[in-house]
Amino acid sequence: MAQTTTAPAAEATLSGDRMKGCCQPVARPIPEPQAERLATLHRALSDPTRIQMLHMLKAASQPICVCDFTAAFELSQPTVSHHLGRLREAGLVSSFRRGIWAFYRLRPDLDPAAAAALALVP
Amino acid sequence: MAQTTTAPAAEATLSGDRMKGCCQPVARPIPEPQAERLATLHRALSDPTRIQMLHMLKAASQPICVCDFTAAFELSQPTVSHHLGRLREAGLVSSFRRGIWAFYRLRPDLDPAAAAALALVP
DNA sequence: CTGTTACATAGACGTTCTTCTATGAGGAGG
DNA sequence: CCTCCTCATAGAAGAACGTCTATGTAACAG
Repeated sequence: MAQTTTAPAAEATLSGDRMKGCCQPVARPIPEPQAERLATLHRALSDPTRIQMLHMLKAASQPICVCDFTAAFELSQPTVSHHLGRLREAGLVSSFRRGIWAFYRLRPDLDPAAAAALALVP
Repeated sequence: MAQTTTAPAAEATLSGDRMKGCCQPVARPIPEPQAERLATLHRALSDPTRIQMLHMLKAASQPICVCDFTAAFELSQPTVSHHLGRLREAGLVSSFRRGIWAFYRLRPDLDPAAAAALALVP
């Protein structure tokens, strides 16, 4: 609904053979939830800081303390917390607390799409 | 600059052994231009419409006319044009005109990062 | 209990994004 | 020349995002 110039659908309002050379059949779309999931995943990776965070997590053999993240970036502590929260919302990392500290690590049970996206981070 | 609670740097203002169990060494950061490039690439894939567009392009054996995109999505023609423009800015697609029509296709000379990102689209 | 340290949350502010309507540019047909 | 069609650009409105300061919460130390 609500197109301005709906491309000639089945009606073929177009008179001549103006359509020649255009309008090939296209692939069936990806199921919407899957497309949405992919978009969400990529949005989580659409910030340089979060890319660096994932890089750190991939290189680390142990969970990383938030204090290490705040030390690594010239950003305020709430901003760092915000980015880590986004990575968690996207299902890429998980966190736990030990004493005063909070640690983050890559989720061990990544779904295939998330794992593939993570593979793009150096 | 401008941190509220700068994590204990070299100064070690911290008195006791409160730091025990925290603060492990972290990986060297990704070069900033590379992190930026990755973020830009992922931002291009951070919208369901653009995911679908790339899916169509991957499935197609020929360049796809803009009219096919406008027919495939329930969006206004300028919005479709906008999304295609974003894919082009990200270096993922190229376009050319033939007669009245504009055609888009996946760039044949994708850089490795872009190719890897595209591989995530079904 | 009081103070300190680590982290998260809330709210504000400016920027970017997605979408729309309206208009412009350029080719095709009569 | 004039009209129609296709696509791109311009501008505006509303949502989302990244960043900050200020504040709240939980755990440890004395």
